Amino acid sequence: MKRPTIADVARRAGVSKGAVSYALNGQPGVSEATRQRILAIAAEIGFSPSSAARALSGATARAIGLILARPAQTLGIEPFFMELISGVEAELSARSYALTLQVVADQDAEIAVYRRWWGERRVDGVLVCDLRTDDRRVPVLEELRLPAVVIGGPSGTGRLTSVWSDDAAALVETVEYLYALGHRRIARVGGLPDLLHTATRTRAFGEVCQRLGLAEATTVSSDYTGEEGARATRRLLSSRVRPTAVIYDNDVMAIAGLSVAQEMGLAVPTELSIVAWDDSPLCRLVHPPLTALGRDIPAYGAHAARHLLQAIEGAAAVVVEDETAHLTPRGSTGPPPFRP
Amino acid sequence: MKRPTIADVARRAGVSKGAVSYALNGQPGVSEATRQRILAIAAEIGFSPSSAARALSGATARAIGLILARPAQTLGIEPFFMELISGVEAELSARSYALTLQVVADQDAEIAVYRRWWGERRVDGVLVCDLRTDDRRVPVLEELRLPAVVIGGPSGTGRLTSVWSDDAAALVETVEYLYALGHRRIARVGGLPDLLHTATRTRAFGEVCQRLGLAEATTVSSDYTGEEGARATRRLLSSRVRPTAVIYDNDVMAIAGLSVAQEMGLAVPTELSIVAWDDSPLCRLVHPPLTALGRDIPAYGAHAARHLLQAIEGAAAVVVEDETAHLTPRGSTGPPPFRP
DNA sequence: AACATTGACTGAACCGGATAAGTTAGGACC
DNA sequence: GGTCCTAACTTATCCGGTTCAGTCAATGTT
Repeated sequence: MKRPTIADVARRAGVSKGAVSYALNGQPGVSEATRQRILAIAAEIGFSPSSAARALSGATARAIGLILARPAQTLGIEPFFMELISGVEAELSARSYALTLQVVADQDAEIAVYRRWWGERRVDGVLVCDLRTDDRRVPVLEELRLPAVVIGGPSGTGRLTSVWSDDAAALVETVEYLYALGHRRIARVGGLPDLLHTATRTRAFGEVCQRLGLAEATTVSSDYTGEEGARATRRLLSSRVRPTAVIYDNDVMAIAGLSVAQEMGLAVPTELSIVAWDDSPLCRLVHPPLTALGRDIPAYGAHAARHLLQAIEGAAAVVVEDETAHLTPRGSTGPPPFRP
Repeated sequence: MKRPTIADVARRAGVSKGAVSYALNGQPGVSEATRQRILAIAAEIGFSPSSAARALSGATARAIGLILARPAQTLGIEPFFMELISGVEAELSARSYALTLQVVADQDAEIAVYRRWWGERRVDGVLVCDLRTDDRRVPVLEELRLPAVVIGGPSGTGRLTSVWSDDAAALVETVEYLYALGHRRIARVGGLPDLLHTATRTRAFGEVCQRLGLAEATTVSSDYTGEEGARATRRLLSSRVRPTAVIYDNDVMAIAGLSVAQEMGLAVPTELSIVAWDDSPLCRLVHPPLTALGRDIPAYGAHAARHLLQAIEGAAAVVVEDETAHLTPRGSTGPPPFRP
């Protein structure tokens, strides 16, 4: 089966290629009657303009890029990225933009792919995930002048557009909630330490604990995997004065932590309260269901995609604050034991 | 910053565009000395050939497509797709192929996207997931002559290449394992009924149960979500003669089922055994850890991608059998109670 | 020494769109 | 009735690669 080209449409309509191009792109230069005739013929023979030809003659590639630099293991189990992607897709497919996805090993590989994509003109812009403290990708994207939206921030995003969520506020809300329940020894199992939002949460945790006069704000770093979450939990619960509540930086680690607590004979929530960050359906599947900090991740992705499309169309860089995660109390939190 | 083109390389090397093209693509027509000089210059100025220009002049787009037609909800929580994608990526990025991803609502939308991609020459081939009984996508892809690899089968894949795994054998192994433990009333919570592999498993389940002389092989259909898994489990466990073992078609439903059993006061595995299909890290996170049917999903994706690249290069269609899922017994299975 | 062959390249056509520049017909205007 | 203008096109060029058909010098062949 031969793919129809603009010349096929032109021939059947008895006009030139140029006229067809004007008609299909809503440009002036053809009468309304001719435009309708051309559109009808194009639809009839199932014509879609070659993205390559289009991209080559100066128009956009109608594609955006997204690179994930995480090991396959954590990618699979964390619902975050898939939810983000479905939100991004919702925005893109409405405008028939394509999403080009790549999974790489590290930041250097990611930067190399950005450079290659730029040279290949493969994408019109990119979404940047997992913003790091002192992120080396930002200056590269600025130098290439590749339209980009950083998912995260609000600091460290240079002159790029960013969409961020106030993690510090969400963390403060959580600690205050646990404080109100009576908890005085609260610990935290954090995510990868060089991610900016981890640093933000760690700082906020330290500050709010100090403000409330709580014991030292222990944060154990980890890598978001269940294994690390379990290990961190074991360490915390084995210490001489163990915490009465633990806040986890994702739901996978929280579930692992719950499992460890049960294994060690600690009842949840009567002897230990657990809060998960990222409220995926997983939190409702376990027993007791987990109190979690959640927000609409697909919407987050959709907003980021929308701003990227605007940046591609030439909009100036903006810093957009998205919804703050809110706490949904469930069965994993309660008052601490009187004298633990 | 201006993107370097082949003309820039040619000028600096003092040769024609054609010579540069031959040199970069490993074609004969330039001396080894000149080839090295050209390669050095291309690397120095960071030249990547425009994918659009390349695709336009007859070569491939160096991109493959993958469409997911599942609601955002199940996409996020099921590790399967993300693991598959990382495997696909591993194969693609080694050859610097791009992956174009799209999430759509249903099969019709998926077919429309295939037609559009084909017309746009946006992808050189596609990976087809979630093969259905009587799948309408297969004839369309055959008609378009768009290289494709079906992930699933082995039947119903027409003249397309397919990579499949023997689900029937895995299911039989599982039932025989439970039978050996002493179980005589085994039920199953199946996935979406119109997916081919669900039908395959259901048929195999019926056959093996009949062969072993077990009670009626009850399969409750569901949609892979935790909610449905919980509902199906409640129904099964509330029946007058309840099963002593349940096989779930994915791990998310198995975890939900475990939760329901615990909620109903049934001890796992002493009163109820649970087996999950898809052995993601989730299975090890819950308590007790789940006995699960697992296989290497990234490798599955990598194999599919490799065969797609071969199909793009003109290889004839083949039917490839991948590894069969194997059972990893953990804490969720054991002998049934004597007289339940 | 005349001629064929080969290697190393150049020049130009081509892919399929977008778009600037040119062409023509028809109507408005004085 | 000539001029000007505009709508509705057509023509030609360009984007940046690939590739085929030449060109030309060096080498081999008898």
